[in-house]
Amino acid sequence: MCFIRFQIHSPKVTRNSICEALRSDLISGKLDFDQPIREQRLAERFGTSRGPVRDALLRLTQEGALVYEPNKGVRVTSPLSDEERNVVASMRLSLEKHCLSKFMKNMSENDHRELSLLLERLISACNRASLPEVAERDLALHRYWVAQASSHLETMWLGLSVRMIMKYSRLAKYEDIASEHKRIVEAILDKDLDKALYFLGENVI
Amino acid sequence: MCFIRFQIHSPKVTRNSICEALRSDLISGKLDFDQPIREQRLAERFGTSRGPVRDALLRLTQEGALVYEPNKGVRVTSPLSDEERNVVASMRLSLEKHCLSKFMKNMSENDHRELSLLLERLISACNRASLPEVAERDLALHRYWVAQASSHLETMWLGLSVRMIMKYSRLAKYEDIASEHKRIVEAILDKDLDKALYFLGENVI
DNA sequence: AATTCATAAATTGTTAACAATTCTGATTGA
DNA sequence: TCAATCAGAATTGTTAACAATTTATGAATT
Repeated sequence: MCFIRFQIHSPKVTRNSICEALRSDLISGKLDFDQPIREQRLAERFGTSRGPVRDALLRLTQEGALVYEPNKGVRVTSPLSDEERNVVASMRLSLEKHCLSKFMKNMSENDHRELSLLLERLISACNRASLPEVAERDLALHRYWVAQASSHLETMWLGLSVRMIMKYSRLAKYEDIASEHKRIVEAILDKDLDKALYFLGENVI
Repeated sequence: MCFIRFQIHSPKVTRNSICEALRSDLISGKLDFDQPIREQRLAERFGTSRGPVRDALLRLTQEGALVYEPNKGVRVTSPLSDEERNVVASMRLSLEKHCLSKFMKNMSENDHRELSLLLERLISACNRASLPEVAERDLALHRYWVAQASSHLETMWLGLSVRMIMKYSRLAKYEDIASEHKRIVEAILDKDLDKALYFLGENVI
């Protein structure tokens, strides 16, 4: 229908797509900590006015990926301390465990395919040792079962995870990431809840 | 209905003050679930254009207090399920316990005075059985030790707490709230960490 | 050289106008 | 009666211009 044609011919640049693109830059470490983000520059990059850009920046600020100072704009947030990171990690883990349990209770055939696909993409990025893609696809995989379990919780999860991965992604080991996620997804597809939760706990540190 | 007029007392109405005022309305239950929020109406209420209003709405959406649908604006978010609420509560508790521990390690004389003041205000609101004020001052008290411990974590805490209190505030018992917080603050002022954490755990359900 | 100060440039903040979309309610036709 | 349709009203989305603020520049002064 026209939905498909619409997306192919003129993909609409909304504040949401700007937000996703910027978040991708942030989690893949393309931007330095404390680096200021200029609105006009982004408006030109995305071919819009500053309005939608401001919306996206405000949203990422609320997620904690950017920091806002009145009349000075936003800059990339400084990294979490080890202490803070531990707290956030344990929150994220309990949230994700709950979502994964709920998700596994009513999984469809389509979910199987989606998970396999997302895992495949992550492993492929690991093999190519492409940090930006690895960070993004790592999150995309986890996000899948969170989003399926509860859209309410998805928002909260996003804020926690983006902050965590902004630090983690700078010192990642690709082989570990690939194998850890392979174990998790295999347990999920086997419908082995305990094993899935255990491997998840090993991964989210 | 009587709304606070910011323009009289402080000349500058920022997107932040709009956000605070709206959040106050939300946590005190002045607005029904699923009720749509209109930009123009708010712009008139605060004496600004729609721009800053949109900023505030976007921020509250990110906090989870409002829900956004493209081309349809925002509405008050539907309440968390009991299941979701339990997960969020446990996340909030672990976050707050960490912050309280850290806060108590280096508390100043000024902190003593602030806590006493915040507690006094909460109890006073409980005595007057004023739901909007109780909900707001309950959060303000908890927010104090979170904010003192880590500005990074304050943002995350806010999202969790606002969502929780939007449900809780609709079935509150004033005497319980007052006595529970009195115990917590007394333990803090006594520098009794274990007791403070225990009472906090009793309170944040 | 260092400091102060005024000015200009860059950037963010706000606004109103306009465009695009959704909602509403009456009309039409079967 | 009911559903489909269509204009208009209401609302959200976007833009460009302008205002306010911060930052950079450089001359003047000590």
